[in-house]
Amino acid sequence: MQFSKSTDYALHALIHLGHSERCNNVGIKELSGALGVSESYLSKIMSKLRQDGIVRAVSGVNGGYELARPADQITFLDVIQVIEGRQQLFECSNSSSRQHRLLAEEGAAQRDQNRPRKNECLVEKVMNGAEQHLHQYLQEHTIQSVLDEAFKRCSHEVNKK
Amino acid sequence: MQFSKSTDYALHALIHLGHSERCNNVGIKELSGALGVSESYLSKIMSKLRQDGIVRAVSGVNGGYELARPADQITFLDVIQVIEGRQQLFECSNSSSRQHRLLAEEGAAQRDQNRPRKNECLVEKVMNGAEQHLHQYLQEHTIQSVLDEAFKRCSHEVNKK
DNA sequence: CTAATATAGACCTTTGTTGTCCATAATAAA
DNA sequence: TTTATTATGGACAACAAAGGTCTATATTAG
Repeated sequence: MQFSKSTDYALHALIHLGHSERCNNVGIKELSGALGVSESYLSKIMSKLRQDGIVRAVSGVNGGYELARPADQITFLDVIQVIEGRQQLFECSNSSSRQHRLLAEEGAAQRDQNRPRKNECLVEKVMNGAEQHLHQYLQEHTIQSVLDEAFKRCSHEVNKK
Repeated sequence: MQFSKSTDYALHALIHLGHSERCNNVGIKELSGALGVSESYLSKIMSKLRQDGIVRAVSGVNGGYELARPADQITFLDVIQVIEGRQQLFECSNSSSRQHRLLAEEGAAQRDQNRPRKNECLVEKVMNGAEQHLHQYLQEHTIQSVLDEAFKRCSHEVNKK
């Protein structure tokens, strides 16, 4: 259970774009150089980000990428979901097993309340809780928040000197 | 980014064992039947759990598995770490890239304080935070807590009838 | 001794990740 | 219009991990 390298690349690329706002578009060459990733692979990732509306891209001379919306509206969760997909963090495989059915039977009291969950097993319930917590946290962190932090560190350093 | 089926199997198996405490050991056949997983594959998983001290196993006639410690001392995190391994949730691949180095440079003020983190990049910092939150949550849920919940549901149902 | 049970290793198949390469489309500048 | 530059999409390959089977071996109760 680990985030893929692609997610790593995507996040770093977006931070680079965020940092280069106001300037022109950033080409794949520059990005590739900054991150130390091959152009061909990185361009795949950038395409995905474009398809999901995270960045805009223009072909041709002086083309390149830019953020499709302000950096404080691009959360870590957004990026991760584009790259890793939106499947659940955890799913029970054998929903028809005895074990699962035992843990999935809900009292009538709970079934009455209009909960859309149908037959969620108790293990899934815990794990879905984990997923929610994780998403919550990842939503609170944006490309901008990283840039801010970097700026703080930087100015701190300057003050020292 | 998903938990493996093995983790699913392991959690369900442990819940079965927790539920069968006081009785004799539970053999792989019974477990396999309850979970709907092949004996051979499940036994691999059980072996891992034994090696890491989550369960005890006895060979021979009437042998089988039992929890190695009380169910309220076996957390979801314990189980997940045995099965999924203990690598970090996220690691930057190109720690020597320009991007990474920029984000990793810490102000002297922070370096002075005895933090063991050496050159943690800001992306890693956010993601390590996510990991901590996740671990925190997973540590708060145990095999026992699922059993308790199941019991609650069950008695609820009985009351209704 | 025998039947039942767990263990460990070899092996295989499927799937996902990481990556390259090439043909094509779009665009700015000459 | 042509050319150089840039992004896009598809095909493909190498590799690793997950999921799963089978067999030989060790252990133990009866």
